[in-house]
Amino acid sequence: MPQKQHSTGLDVSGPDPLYKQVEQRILQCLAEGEWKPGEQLPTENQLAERFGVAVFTIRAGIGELVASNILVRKQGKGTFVARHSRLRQRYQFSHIHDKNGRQILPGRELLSFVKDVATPEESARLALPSDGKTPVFRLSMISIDEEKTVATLDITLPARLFSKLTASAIRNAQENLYAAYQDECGINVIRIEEHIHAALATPADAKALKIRNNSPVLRVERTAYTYRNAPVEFRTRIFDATKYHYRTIEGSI
Amino acid sequence: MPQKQHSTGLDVSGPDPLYKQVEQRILQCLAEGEWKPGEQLPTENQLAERFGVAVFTIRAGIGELVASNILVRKQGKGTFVARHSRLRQRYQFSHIHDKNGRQILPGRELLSFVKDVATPEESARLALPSDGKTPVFRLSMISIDEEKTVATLDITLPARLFSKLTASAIRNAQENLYAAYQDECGINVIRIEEHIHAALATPADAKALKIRNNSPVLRVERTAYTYRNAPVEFRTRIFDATKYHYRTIEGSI
DNA sequence: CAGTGGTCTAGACCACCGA
DNA sequence: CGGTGGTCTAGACCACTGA
Repeated sequence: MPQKQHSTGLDVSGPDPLYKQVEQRILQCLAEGEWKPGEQLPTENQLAERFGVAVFTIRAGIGELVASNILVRKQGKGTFVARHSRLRQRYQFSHIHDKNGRQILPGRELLSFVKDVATPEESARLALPSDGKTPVFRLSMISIDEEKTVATLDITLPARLFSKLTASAIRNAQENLYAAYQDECGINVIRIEEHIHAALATPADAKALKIRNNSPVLRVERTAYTYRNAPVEFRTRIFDATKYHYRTIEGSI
Repeated sequence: MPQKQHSTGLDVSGPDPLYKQVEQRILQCLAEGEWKPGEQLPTENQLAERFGVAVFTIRAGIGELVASNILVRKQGKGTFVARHSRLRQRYQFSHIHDKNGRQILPGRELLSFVKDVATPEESARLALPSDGKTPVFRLSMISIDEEKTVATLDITLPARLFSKLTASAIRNAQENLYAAYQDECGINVIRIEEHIHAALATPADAKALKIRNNSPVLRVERTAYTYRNAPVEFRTRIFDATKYHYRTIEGSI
């Protein structure tokens, strides 16, 4: 029966099925900060009442977001906004392995943290105005594993979004940097795109990685996105290709 | 109510939920060849009756397999075993892009097709006995895009699984090679793992790719798997790293 | 038109969690 | 113990397909 929508914005006769609309509405609430990383969402029954649909429909919508690693369900407890610092997800995005196939989960050392203006390339990558005066933070770091330098790591962040980020917060971040982004700035990285290049070590690379000039290196450029496909971070890592390689899996099961 | 299982192998009180058991049983039927690539499965109602569960449970099980790209649902038609040759999936596994960000979907030229015995490394990668006398096929090819050589491509296949594969079948394969594996040998690749290395061009690489010795190359090593995690193909591709790079996306939405 | 999968409901029982 | 999500049922109506 009509089931009168309580002006929740959901439309039974709309182009999208109800559960897709539920998904979008939840995503909207997340983007607006109604539920922050780590927080518990209302129960499925409450959401069902709020949106004027059956529990099944809520479950279908939430199910999509769980599959995307945006929400986490815990039986007997509730549904929560996913966090990067949770161990299971800590190195969700790490793909670097050594010659023995061991995954590298490096620590970090912050070398510099400065404010600057975005270059044209950075403006393009981060969807910022390319007026030559958009402020960005520039972080220069090295990745360390077993006391050895594994990679150089250079990060560019839009200063507007990360105004609360401090050097000490980064130095104190024990886990994934993305957990610090969540805790300090409320920014939730949910998707990354990586471009992997092979190149020859520049003199700067060679010095930082303690390798010879023109030896092969892997250059991994990453753009990280939050809700609604908004880019929030651009980083470049450079590895000694004689020691490390990049590994991906596709297709599941 | 008891709902008496018709000795279908499904167990309500088992450790796994029914829909997981449905998933495993369907996977088993696929591995045994009961339904071949491109074929239609029984309808959801028929499967529900066959397995003695509700349609919802069948849908949940099939849903998992659809999410894994192993089955395809077509509204109004039925559920089918996924095929690689379908355009949508044709380059499911291609990750190579040029400097302008354009995805490269190369053609192939077969240079040689010989029978040999597996090396120790190949035996390890393909889970073959390393007795030094396991027969394999070795395919040497080049990838071609717009009449230019994009990469060298060397493939090793267990001869036992691919006994029906012929050089002409490969030359005639217009689409993805994996479609030829399906059509000629009934082998369905559903997952791949890739290792991406940066290296310097060997003299052989340089000659094949028309680049200079010791210029940077990307070496992409892939192992392809079918149902039950069984490896069925090992391939190595080498690209000119000054023209091409590798691209991945992770995290969806 | 009949048959398929797609969506949705209402409700049941279970396993798990924490007080 | 009550509340949460996890599983499952029985059924309804819809959208799409192809004869």
